[in-house]
Amino acid sequence: MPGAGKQRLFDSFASVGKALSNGRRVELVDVLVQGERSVEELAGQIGQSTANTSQHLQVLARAGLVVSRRDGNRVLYRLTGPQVESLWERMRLVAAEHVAGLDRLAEDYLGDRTTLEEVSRDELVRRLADGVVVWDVRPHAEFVAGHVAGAVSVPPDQIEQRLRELPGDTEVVAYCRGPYCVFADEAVRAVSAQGRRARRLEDGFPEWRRAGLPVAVG
Amino acid sequence: MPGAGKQRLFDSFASVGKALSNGRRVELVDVLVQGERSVEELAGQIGQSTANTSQHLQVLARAGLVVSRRDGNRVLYRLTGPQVESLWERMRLVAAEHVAGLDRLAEDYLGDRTTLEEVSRDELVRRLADGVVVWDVRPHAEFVAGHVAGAVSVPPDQIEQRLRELPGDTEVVAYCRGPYCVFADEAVRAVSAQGRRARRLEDGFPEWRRAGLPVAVG
DNA sequence: ACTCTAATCAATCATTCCATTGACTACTTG
DNA sequence: CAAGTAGTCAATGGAATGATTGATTAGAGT
Repeated sequence: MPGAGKQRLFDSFASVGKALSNGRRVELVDVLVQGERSVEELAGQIGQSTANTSQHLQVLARAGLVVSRRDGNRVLYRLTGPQVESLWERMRLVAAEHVAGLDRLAEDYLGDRTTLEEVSRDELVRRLADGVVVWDVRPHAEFVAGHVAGAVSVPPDQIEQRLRELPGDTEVVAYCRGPYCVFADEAVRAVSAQGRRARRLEDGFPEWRRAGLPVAVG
Repeated sequence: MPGAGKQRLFDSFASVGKALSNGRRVELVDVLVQGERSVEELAGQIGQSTANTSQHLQVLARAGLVVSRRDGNRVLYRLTGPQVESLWERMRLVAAEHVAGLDRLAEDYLGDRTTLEEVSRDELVRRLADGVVVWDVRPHAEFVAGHVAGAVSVPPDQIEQRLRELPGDTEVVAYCRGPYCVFADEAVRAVSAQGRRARRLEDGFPEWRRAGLPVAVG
């Protein structure tokens, strides 16, 4: 059987693809990019049962993409390293560029984005000095694990409340997990509906961190 | 069903992973990085039947990773873009770093590499000026599609013959498709066995081209 | 010790995957 | 147009996948 060694080697490469061949597992990776999470939290995020989520996490673990540790009676999973994050980013780019119909699915999920204004990371860096209001619209735990220096935590369910507390004519910039995260869009729409200027940061926090821009923790 | 839109979107991202979840398809991508190929050539490269190879290519095409065009009575496939190449590279890196047992499979396939000397791309750039002999140990078609400027084509089955024609005490540098390609190793071992100095270029031609180093065509 | 919570394990079953085979289609050449 | 070559299509069957369910294990609190 010539080529059997080569086949085994490439099957091994393919095991990484296999781990990322299921939508629920990809959602798990997308959440884990934001930081360590318990099985139950992850199950909630991807809308699956704990048992099912546990199985998926074990598939990811067998492929070497995540590792777990125990903390009390919870088990916390995290990505094995930054390369995994960058693999997921690359996969997302390839899908966005080449998968037929993805743009349509993204619009169904995110809504029409043509009316939403974006801010580039570079511009936000400059505006941070002027004291622009930056909203981190992710669950609070993700904000604590790391956020854009100067941002305030506004979890999705507190957007309405924070809206009323906004001072005068300040501009708001919102961001969340990444380019396909709905929370920032929702925040921008809510603020805009009040006649205030609101923009969305391009991509999300992981991209900001990866660009080496100022990050704060806690 | 809340989250159904999100699920469909992430299923779509996962379709890229699914395309790369099979070892034979990953082998196909690895060959296609070197350039356009017919179904029959590809079938030969991965050691599968034409029918099976055709099916796999269609899976890759449905995921948007490859496209085909007809040329006479052959059908030529190629990658849809450089992002696909870079996705495969990233996947290989993640696998090499995180997949348990991959190092062992690689050694089974490639043999012991501890005795093989490597040359970095930077060093080869400098040495090219001194007229070092560089062997492109890929099939001739891949050499024609693009090669390190100054290299000569020495397909695997011509290594022995070329060995005898080697002038005096020249040093040989060999390269092929990438870090997991056996041909360059074989060439280096064969030349070394004659008491001559021979080294392997780090990685392979795609990485050289991607680094923006001098490339020649034809 | 018992009780509760968080997670994993084990079994099930419908679905999908994939190598194989043989038939069929597209194009070229004589 | 007949013959040959290169690919694709369609059907098959064994193996793997993944959501569900219920049982089991690890640790915390009482």
